[in-house]
Amino acid sequence: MTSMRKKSAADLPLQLGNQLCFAVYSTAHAFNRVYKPLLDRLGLTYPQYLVMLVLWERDGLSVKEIGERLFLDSGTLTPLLKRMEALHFIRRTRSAEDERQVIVTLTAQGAGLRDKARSIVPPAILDATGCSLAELADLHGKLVRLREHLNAAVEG
Amino acid sequence: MTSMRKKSAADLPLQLGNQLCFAVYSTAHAFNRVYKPLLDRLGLTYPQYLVMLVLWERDGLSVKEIGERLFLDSGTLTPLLKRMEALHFIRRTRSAEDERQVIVTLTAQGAGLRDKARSIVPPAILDATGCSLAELADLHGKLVRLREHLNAAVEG
DNA sequence: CACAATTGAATTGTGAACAATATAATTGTT
DNA sequence: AACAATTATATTGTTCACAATTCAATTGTG
Repeated sequence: MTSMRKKSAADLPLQLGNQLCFAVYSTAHAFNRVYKPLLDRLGLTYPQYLVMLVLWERDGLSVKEIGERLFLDSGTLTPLLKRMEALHFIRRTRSAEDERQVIVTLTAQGAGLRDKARSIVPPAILDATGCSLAELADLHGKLVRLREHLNAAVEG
Repeated sequence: MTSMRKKSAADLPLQLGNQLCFAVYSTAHAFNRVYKPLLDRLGLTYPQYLVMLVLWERDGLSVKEIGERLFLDSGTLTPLLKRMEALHFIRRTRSAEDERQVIVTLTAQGAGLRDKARSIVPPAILDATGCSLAELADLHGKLVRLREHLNAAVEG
């Protein structure tokens, strides 16, 4: 009967990790579904929007630097950036100092999208969360700490 | 100069929604990277592992019922379940009472994987989070509430 | 200077995720 | 019973996400 285990009280804490991961996973999808109709009005997907947020903050970053900020690698970013270039939101140019690097810069259209994005997205998101600012800040801080623990665990 | 806005203090609360969403999104990826080497030893991907968790809890569910528990639709689940069937973890059979439904049942191999999964996954996850049980429970509860708000916002 | 090691992007292949559409079975209505 | 609406699954096409590999440019070392 050794393999005929029933639910035991000792399993409950162990299941918490699984449950938390699923909560994160499914909340990410829920967020995506909220963002989608908003970002459709800008012609962006959510990962593309993240790239725009990064570039609006600091233009002219390399693919590597964008990847560091978003925790994404070139296998994800290269095709994504090519699509954004085809949509005329950004330009990709080889760096003159270091020919290995590709520098990503906003086009006028991409830079101009910022104000429209700012007026559409954040208010709707804030509303959809149904959270107070204090709750949002609390959750944000705890998730960042958790993410750092997880990333550290993968390294070590 | 109307479009030459600078960072204003009023933007900070508005950016919290964006920041929270990115924290959720990037934490989901971080979790995935922690799970991957563990699930590789079981021959499962994370979404496949979620299906197994659901079936270990209650075998013989329809595709629809699995989708309700995981917030996924048939466009995602059908190919995923076909891959799991090809790996002999599950079987897919049309229901006799309602020929529209496909009932998913564990194979002996799939059912047998449970104990191995239980010994490998939860302890490693718990460790990687670096959180106390109280912190995990707190975060889990808050994320579930947030997810429900977001899902409600998409419906209405 | 030569050349091995490293770095930054790109490429290839697999597996999600989801919108939109299609198809077949079931249910509801008259 | 006929047939319109609904339901459950499957299919198609697009976009991530990432491991593994490739390739060219740069850096480090003798």
